[in-house]
Amino acid sequence: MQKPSIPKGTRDFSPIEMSKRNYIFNTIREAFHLFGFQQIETPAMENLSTLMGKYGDEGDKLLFKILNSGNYLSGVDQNELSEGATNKLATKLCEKGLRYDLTVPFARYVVMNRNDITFPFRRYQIQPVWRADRPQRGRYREFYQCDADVIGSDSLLNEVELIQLMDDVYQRLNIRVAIKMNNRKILSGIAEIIGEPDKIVDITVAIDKLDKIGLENVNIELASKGISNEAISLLQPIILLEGHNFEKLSVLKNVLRTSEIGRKGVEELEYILRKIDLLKLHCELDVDLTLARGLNYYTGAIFEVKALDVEIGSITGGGRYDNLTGVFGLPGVSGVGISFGADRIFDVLNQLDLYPQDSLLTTQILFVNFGEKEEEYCLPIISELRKAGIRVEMYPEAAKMKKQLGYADTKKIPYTAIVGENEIKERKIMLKNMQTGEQKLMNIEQIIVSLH
RNA sequence: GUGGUUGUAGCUCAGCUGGUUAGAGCGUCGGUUUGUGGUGCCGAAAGUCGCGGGUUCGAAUCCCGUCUCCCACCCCA
Repeated sequence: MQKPSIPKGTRDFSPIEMSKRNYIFNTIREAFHLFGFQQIETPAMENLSTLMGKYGDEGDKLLFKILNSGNYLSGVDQNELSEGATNKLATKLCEKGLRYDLTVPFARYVVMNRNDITFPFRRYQIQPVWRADRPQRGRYREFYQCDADVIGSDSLLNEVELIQLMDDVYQRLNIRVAIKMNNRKILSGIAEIIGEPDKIVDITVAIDKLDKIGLENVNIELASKGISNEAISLLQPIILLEGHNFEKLSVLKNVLRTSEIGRKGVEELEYILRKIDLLKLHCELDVDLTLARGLNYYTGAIFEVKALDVEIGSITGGGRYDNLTGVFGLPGVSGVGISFGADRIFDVLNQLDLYPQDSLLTTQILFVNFGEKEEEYCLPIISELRKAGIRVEMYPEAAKMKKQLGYADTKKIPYTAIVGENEIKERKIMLKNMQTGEQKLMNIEQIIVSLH
């Protein structure tokens, strides 16, 4: 028999891992609720036409496509097969694909349900997504995203709220992070003033290397990308941008004064920073011009969250998109959203071992099984304890005590209840603290009180 | 998609330039006066040496292919 395996880039989760993951999901969900977001779900698979073309050429390659059922070769002639035009063929063989993110299916949902939605719509969604990427550390082919978006409102207050939401979640999870913020309009403005509108990506990639390779090499790289000397000298203040957010802002204001879109971007950034300044954030918020993520559909603010204590890609990302539903026939609906990467957060939390003690929902009391008579005495007690919200299990057979206590030990069950003839006679329960070894004869009420 | 790397017991690994029945630690299971776990002691089970082919009298070891793992690029959560 062949050894069983799972597809690459996917993982199984054990009971302990699941309780850790649920701690993350619950924490995020709780924060979402506090900020007034409401949950929806969408199917794992979408029509391929919904997904294709929304993530750029790269994204299209990373889509998992689902082979049609039945005779999927009907309607395909031999010539097409031998030509090997895989992309074209794929659209004939596959009508469905696994979702690549939660934002595009959400846009589709909004368009389909526009008559029932009251705008502005604050929705959240916690579901897995799939990407046919090459797996690496912190990169999986199946992973969960936790998205919160506000759609149908241009107000920058939404951006301010989402920043608070990110701050809140990471404070609850006790992960030290930095929120990076940029604005797509500022990047457009920069491209405009140096007259190189197609080179934004090259510019941000080069600027990002400043710490590693130094100013001189950054300029060399820019030149090698075909950017003129004049443009490079205009870029200098931006490459060397330093200091507090408001200091950066004033440099940008000056550099971008002749670009209308650039000024708009700076204005937006300033508004957000001023409002955030009124609040007390726990984490740092940095203006970072090298942040160019999601260039394909973001149009305003761009966010990214980096963990400070673990080397891993960004653990949350998001931004403002002005016209996402336009491609589905509903123009003019603006949205802004963020996406928490639950699997990376899981990796961070594991590495730092930041799970609170009570987040692991293991059994609290194991009843040791002595035999049938004792079982009959214990069962009503157990059900009483469960009614009081205490997690209880009984060892299912009258095995040796050593074995039963060993079971409690490996499962890290904090208490065992030892009920034999003596306890039955006294109508009590011997509760043993597995950590200290201490044990006390108690009745049900005492146990309920002491475990709460 | 491009380049590099890894693969031996459930886990972490050893196995020298090819040579008999492939080893260790941890873990698992059992025993260690049947109402007390974590430590100790004794014992046991467990491996198509990733898979397929080749070279050879003989391959875990050499060669080719393939898959997988991890890493860099790309992209991203």
